[in-house]
Amino acid sequence: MFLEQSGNRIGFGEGFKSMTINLKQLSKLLKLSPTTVSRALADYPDVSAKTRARVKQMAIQQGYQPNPVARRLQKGKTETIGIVITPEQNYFSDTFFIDLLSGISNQITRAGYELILGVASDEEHEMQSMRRMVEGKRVDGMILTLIREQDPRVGYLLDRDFPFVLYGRTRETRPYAFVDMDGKQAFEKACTYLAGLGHRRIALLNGEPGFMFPVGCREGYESGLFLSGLELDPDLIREWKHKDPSQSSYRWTLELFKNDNPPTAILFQTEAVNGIYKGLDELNLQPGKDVALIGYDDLENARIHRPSLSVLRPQAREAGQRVVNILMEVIKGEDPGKFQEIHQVEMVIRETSLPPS
Amino acid sequence: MFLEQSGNRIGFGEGFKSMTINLKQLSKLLKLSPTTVSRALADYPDVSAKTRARVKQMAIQQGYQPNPVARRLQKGKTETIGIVITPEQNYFSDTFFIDLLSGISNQITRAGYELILGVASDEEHEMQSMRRMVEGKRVDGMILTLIREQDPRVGYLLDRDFPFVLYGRTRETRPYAFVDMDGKQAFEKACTYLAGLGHRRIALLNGEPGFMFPVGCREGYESGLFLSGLELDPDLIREWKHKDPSQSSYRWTLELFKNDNPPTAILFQTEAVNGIYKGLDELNLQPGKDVALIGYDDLENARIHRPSLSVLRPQAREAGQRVVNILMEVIKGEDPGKFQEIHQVEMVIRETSLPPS
DNA sequence: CACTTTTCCCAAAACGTTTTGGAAAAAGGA
DNA sequence: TCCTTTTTCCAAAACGTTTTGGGAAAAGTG
Repeated sequence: MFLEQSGNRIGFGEGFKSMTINLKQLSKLLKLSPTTVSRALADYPDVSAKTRARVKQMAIQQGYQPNPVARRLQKGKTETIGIVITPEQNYFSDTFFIDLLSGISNQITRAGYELILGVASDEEHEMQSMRRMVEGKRVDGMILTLIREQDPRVGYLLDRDFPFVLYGRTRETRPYAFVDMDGKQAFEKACTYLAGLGHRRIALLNGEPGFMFPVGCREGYESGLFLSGLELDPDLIREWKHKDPSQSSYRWTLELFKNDNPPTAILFQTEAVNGIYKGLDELNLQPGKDVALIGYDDLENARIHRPSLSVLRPQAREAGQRVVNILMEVIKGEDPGKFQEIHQVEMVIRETSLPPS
Repeated sequence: MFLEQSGNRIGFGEGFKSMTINLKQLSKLLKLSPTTVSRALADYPDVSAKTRARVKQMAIQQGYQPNPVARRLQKGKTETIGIVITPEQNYFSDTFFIDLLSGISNQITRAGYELILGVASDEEHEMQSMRRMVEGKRVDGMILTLIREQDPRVGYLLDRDFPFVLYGRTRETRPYAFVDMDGKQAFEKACTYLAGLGHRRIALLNGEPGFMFPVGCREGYESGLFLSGLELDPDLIREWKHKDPSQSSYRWTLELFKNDNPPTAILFQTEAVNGIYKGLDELNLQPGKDVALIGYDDLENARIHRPSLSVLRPQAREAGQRVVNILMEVIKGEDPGKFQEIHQVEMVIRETSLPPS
């Protein structure tokens, strides 16, 4: 008995390599049962303060950490959250998504959970990767981003009552949890701001159709025009593609100014900024001076370009944290319909939002 | 007995919600022992072809998937690989890292493993996140990127004999596994190419000191100069910061041309392209025409800028796959020293690599 | 003092697999 | 036919936790 104990402490010449102590060994060291040790560490009230302290101290001294795999089996939870990203859609373009992911990751770690990542090349693999996580019992909940108007993932998860939270929204009548940015309010604000400066011809270079976010942007744009007493001109609306935001927005910019009565301002998602600046440059138009610009998302490109871009800035990190907190509630069994958050977006005025010349 | 079986099939009014069958239930359905079913599915030779077929068919029909948590506990492996990213260092700037991650993720999935992601804000949290994975027994192996010349992570992992593979290299005498891009060869090739075009003043706008990759870039640059019979001029070498590649490279570009004898060509990492173009623009210098440019990494910015940037293009996806394959071998117990790969980098000539005017 | 309640601890079961170490049945060899 | 070998299956143990359901000792109560 004494021998067995010291065996654990001293090891076998191999050094401290895998100095990983488990519950049974720890309890033997303490001359307690594994039950008591486990309960002491979990702060159960039915273990005396004295032994609890003794147990905790020994646990720290021995560097004991419960084996997460064993705990998960017993608890019947994976303590894991899944997310699938689709780089082809230029999702990682810049700081926005990383901020979101950063908020998500930190909050997940704080909860003692793990974040597992799938990388999918397209919509089909996206679904496949998610199914592997869900049906393979690899996660307790899913986080979805880059939501489409009709998103099969949402139906899939609702059908099997699997916990999830959307960053964004979709067209779905059944209740589900989401955190979304108020794109409508943001574009409305930007639009009325520009109109207030005197702009009468304001264009919208919107995101790819089929996705949900551009829908809100357009609503806000139209509402902003209306509130400012401006006409909606369909010729001033264009859409770019996720696959190649720069190229397609470059083309649309050129096209926009073929108009007899071209715009004096453009609203757009900042992913498209390179294409727009390139297009304007080619047309010998100065951003800010000849054409006012406001982008959605404060990407690095917004700050580096000259003149620097005025932007609508969503708080992605905070949103990511909320997504995780909500998901934890949903996993606990709370009604997802209770968690539907729409976050306000602030406007950062830089150099590209001047009155018309 | 019959009741118990049908109970599994039909469920309890709740619908098919969590129609997750486990090994015991499956074996009952087949009137076989769990042992045999498990072994049949794992293609052990001691189960007859006939029953194996029967088992497999039933498993598919019932949608059986072994519970990964239980399997991990029994196997003593987490079937999980860890990676920590540090967005502050502008790592996600563009396609490069995503390609790498994509290759890693796909290969990990293929092996039936999971990829868990940590997001750290700085060096300290990076280490902390890794320790949580390693000491918390949450992963079987680690993948390290963005390697420093003196990288404490490598020493840490070597000390405890924990499996890992670097994407990159570090200064460490003990053998370890890595996959690295041949930055030296790449910059040497680019440098001799420019010299071959007639450029005599070639500048290097290098990555942040302290990291390993710029070391190879500089070696290749110096070697390229030497091979072309050119002098090394320390005034033509600058370094930008990860935190803000555009801003710092913008400043360095301006400074570079204050030189009495300014460069006619610049070699750099493509992260810095925005700053360089902005600087050149301010100096009224045309990229490609007045100054030849070659960047390392084929980011989106390289293609969208006008004129389009000639680049050195590493095959990040392939590298990611190799990293995973190697890590699997190391986890199996193979000697890490056997796996040290240096991948060649191709050069893509676009519009910015013309002879001096 | 006898009885009840509270405090503190623990043995055994459970989570869902895979592996170990046979054992029964079938096939082959003389 | 009898013995040996091969084929095919399975009961039990193990992985490292947490939870269940007490039980003994200590403390309170009359």
